[in-house]
Amino acid sequence: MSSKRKVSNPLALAVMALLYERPMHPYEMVSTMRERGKHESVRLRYSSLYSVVDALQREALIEPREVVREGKRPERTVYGITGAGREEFLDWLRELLREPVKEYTQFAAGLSFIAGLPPDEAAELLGERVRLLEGEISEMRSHIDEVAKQFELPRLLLIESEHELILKEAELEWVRGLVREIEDGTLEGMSQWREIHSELEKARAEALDERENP
Amino acid sequence: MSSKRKVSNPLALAVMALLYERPMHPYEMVSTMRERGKHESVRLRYSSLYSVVDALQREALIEPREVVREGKRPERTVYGITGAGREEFLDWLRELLREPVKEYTQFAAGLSFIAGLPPDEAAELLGERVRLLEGEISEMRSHIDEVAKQFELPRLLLIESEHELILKEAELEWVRGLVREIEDGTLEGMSQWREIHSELEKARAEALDERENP
DNA sequence: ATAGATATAGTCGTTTTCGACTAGACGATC
DNA sequence: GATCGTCTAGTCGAAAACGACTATATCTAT
Repeated sequence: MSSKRKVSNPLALAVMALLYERPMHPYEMVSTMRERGKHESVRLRYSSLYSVVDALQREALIEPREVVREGKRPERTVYGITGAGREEFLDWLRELLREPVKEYTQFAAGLSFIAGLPPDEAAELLGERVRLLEGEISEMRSHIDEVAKQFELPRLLLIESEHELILKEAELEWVRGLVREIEDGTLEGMSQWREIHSELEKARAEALDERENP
Repeated sequence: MSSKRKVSNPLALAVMALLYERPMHPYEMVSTMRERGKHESVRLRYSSLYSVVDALQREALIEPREVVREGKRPERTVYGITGAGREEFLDWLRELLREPVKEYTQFAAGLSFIAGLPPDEAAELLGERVRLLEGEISEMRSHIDEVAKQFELPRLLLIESEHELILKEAELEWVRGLVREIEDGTLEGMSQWREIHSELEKARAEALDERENP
């Protein structure tokens, strides 16, 4: 069912989705995605787009329809989706909605080694994260409201932003709790954590002392 | 503050974290990460590890300490962290804990184009996702309990799994709600969504009809 | 005693991905 | 009419990441 995709960059899914509606040239794909806010959910870089388009064409999932030229602007190739492309798009979409995929986040990497910092500093940094997350969340909220009202987009077309929002909110709540537990010392493992770092500090102080009084 | 890292793969953070404790050779890094479950939060491939180690050495964040050989096994280079490496590790760690980073998930990409499937099918796929998520969550829970009891690891050292768990739970709750709203038709935009697909179906039926009765 | 499985310890070539750069068109502004 | 910034529309080379593959050692069950 979920055999390896020949073109696996999610941007390829977006390209096929757009061409499913109507033929376009690459630059138009970019502007359309931007208009609809899809660049918030699918990483979009020109350099990746052109190579993804090439790869899709190589696999015969899309095909060039015509080459147009306006004035002295560079030529633009208009692409359309093929039958195989439609199938691949739907199959991929089904897989993405159905099967959870393990993702590695930057924050999880940081959390994995949090014990490398002294607890007080960690709590402070996480406290700052709480503030930053609060800001991002309220910005996202007003952004969603704005877009929904201004362009009369139904919730359905902004569903991925809602998903992102609830994940951020869940993280916020969790980090708040974590900070509290570090601050009041109820997190399991706190004593060892403090000990390690106070010993490190003592060692540093002694080393400094020795250098000053040899 | 958050200037571009010379080596940006989170695996490099893990390598520095390990060498912060004591010198090791690459293969030992892998086994240590596996033992501690860090391969669940930091993507770990041999092929990436060796190039990350090379890059770290190039940047003088780590350095070879000795080359040992046991029997006929290939030589193993033992690396240690440098002063610059310690600094880079701490600075990076601080940044990761403090600053939320925008991440692009596969599921968000799928959600972005959910309207490409008919609502009934989408609801069914998401329902299946709910079941799969439930399974993953209960597995994670028992896995955390098991590891914590068997190795007496305090919660602090499993904190990144807890983070992953609460994110999965939040997604589960949200997807459950979404399925309900699609099924009972209360999701805003449902009528257009249904219309588009019933028209597509009609068109398909007509095309088929014409081919059969030319 | 030995076949087969698992653990150890990587290498290699290809494909992806990205960041930096280019370059004309067009409108506004001084 | 020179210049400044922004929009349109990409190209290019380097770096990163991955999957597939290799090869020996050691354990284990028959």
